[in-house]
Amino acid sequence: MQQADRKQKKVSARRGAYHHGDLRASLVEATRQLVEEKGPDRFSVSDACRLAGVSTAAPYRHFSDREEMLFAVTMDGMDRFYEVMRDAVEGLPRGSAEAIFALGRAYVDFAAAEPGVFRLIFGLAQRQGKSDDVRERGMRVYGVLLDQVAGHYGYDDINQDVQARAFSLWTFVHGLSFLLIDEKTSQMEIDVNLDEVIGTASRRMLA
Amino acid sequence: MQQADRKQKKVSARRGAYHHGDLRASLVEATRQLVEEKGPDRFSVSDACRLAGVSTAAPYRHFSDREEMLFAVTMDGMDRFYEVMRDAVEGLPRGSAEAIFALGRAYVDFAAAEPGVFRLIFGLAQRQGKSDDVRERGMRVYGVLLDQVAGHYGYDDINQDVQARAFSLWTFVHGLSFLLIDEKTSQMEIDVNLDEVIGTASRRMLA
DNA sequence: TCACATATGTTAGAACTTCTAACAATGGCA
DNA sequence: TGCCATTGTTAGAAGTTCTAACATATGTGA
Repeated sequence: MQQADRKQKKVSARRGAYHHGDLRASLVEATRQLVEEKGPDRFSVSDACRLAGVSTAAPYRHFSDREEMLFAVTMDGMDRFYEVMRDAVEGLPRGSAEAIFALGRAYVDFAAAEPGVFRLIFGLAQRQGKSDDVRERGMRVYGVLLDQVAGHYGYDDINQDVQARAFSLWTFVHGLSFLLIDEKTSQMEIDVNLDEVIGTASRRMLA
Repeated sequence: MQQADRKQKKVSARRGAYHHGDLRASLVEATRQLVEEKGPDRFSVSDACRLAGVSTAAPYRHFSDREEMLFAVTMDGMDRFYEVMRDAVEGLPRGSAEAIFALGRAYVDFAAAEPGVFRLIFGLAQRQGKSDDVRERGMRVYGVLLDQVAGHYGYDDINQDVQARAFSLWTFVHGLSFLLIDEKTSQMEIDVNLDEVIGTASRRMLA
């Protein structure tokens, strides 16, 4: 757990202290909270300052600009995203249909649980996308899927076929995630049974 | 074609005239242009005004706020999106694998050609998503797919199975579109042959 | 232990936003 | 022709990001 005190409303601040304790962490957490509340584009530095209880100039001791605050939340989000994916397959036989289904389900669940961060990971990274931090973390997450798909066919390496099938699976759960969090499904009055949709799709992709 | 003069740089303005001609249309076009250039979140009313050559207060005679300007672009975009989808299957046998492939390809192509508008359609609509304008247009686009999938199995109505398969196809091309425009594919060094990816997936979904 | 350099807060303010109010020009219609 | 609704303008309020100049803790070496 990297975010030990996720639940706290007011972020730790030794009351009355001129210096804050760990303002950087507090601001990251405030930013994350606001990104979920209002969406990544509606997030404002001032709001984060109000939440953390500091002046609007304070963040600039820790971040070069607004973008970098969002970036910090994105990196933290990608780390947690990885943990979620890794945990999803833990204990399941490598390459089993079960494991691959669990990955898909975990992907969509993460998006649904943290749509703001999810959007940040896939949208904002556009901005900072060339950074190695992003690429590395992305690879780490995708690696979990690649490994499972390879395992499914009894391969130990990532060959052409594995890549194609893994990418198809990714594409599918990615689209599903966005349609859900953008509320297109409810808008179009499509009722989605996640287990069924993901199960069917992954079976077909792997066949 | 609803956007007759897409290519013009400076939007029509009878030079020297106090009144502008059709400022509303000019602003919509300026907004669309800027949304593509900078992304929907970075778009600013002031920029649009500069582009259209009017004062920053002028838009408020035609739109209630910034959001409504983006909304206008979104609605126009959805109309064009529909036309693109409709045109994609024109001349192809209803329900043929060819037609369904063409739909998928047109979907992704639209996203790639107008990522800003595409994002607007699926992201912003969040904000104005409950509006009937959005829902109607959405249904109209989705209807094209539903009809083709129904045709594929020789149905005339949209039954459970058709819905499930159509939704799977949608999900897939939707995810593919976002991964492409968010540059995740290049970032992860995945090279994508669109025809192959879409072809394989749609074959599997329909099987 | 003190003294001061560095880290990390603050306030003030510049430059930019969105949006409103009050004013002005235009053009269509009675 | 003259009036007035429409659609522009300028001025400015309130809020934004970010910088500069100032202030206060903190911790390290003398």
